[in-house]
Amino acid sequence: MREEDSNWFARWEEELPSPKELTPLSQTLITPNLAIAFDIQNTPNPKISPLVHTLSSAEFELNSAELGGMAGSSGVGDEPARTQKRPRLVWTPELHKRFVDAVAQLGIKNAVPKTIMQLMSVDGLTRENVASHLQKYRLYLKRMQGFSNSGSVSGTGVDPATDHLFASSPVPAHFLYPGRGNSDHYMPFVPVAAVVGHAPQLQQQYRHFGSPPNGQFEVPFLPRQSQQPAQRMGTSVHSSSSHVLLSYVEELESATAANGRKVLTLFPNGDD
DNA sequence: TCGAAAATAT
DNA sequence: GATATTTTCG
Repeated sequence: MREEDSNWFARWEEELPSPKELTPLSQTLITPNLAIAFDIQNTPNPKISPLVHTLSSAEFELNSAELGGMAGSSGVGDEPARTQKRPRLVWTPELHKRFVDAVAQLGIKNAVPKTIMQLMSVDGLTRENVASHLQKYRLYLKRMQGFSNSGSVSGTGVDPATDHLFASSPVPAHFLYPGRGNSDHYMPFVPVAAVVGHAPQLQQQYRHFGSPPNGQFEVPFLPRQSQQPAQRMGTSVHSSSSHVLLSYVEELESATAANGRKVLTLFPNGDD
């Protein structure tokens, strides 16, 4: 709890409940290296400014160094950057939203780490990351169920300060009540099956971007070779509006940096 | 692979 | 000290 938190609290609420609602789409986490490579390290975009500020109120600097590991460039077929110490993943409201979105589409039943992860299509996200988050999210949901309430803002003490993040994203109704009959999900569209029922091994979808910094890269680094990105059928769900960058942020705060502490921070890039 | 608990880190 | 995220274990 430092100054950073203070800022967070001060603003997180402002940008949380996005009127955009849940939009199933894919985001991309770009490492600083990539960002730099693409010349998009610092998006002067006013829109994202707030968030960026929030996240790195203290100070965030793109650490291009260190990236050597993953920025191997060798690209295809390499799976080294694995045992490496991954920086702690910071679940931003945006990221969490992706998560909730995925879970919603999959339905609580099929919402397992692996599937969720795949659906999210967030480069750099690991199954464990999701699993961990899911675990916590479930607990959150249980709590919510505890006091059957509107679940919305107007609730009477429905937003424990302990669930800032989770509160940032609206919880699909079906998530809350165990009410059976329809424990599944019902969406107007989006045949998730297609997306989920493929590519058994989506392992590391790391670094290396085969596409030049030219133009735009909606879903640049995704599945490994052979796996074509989009396989949605019928109505596509791509809204292609919110890009996300994942960068390594160095903690300047702790002076006792015995080990370079890096934190993965996700911040939206582009417009939405 | 999933999920819960224990361990760490911040 | 509490919380967030990771790691370990069944």
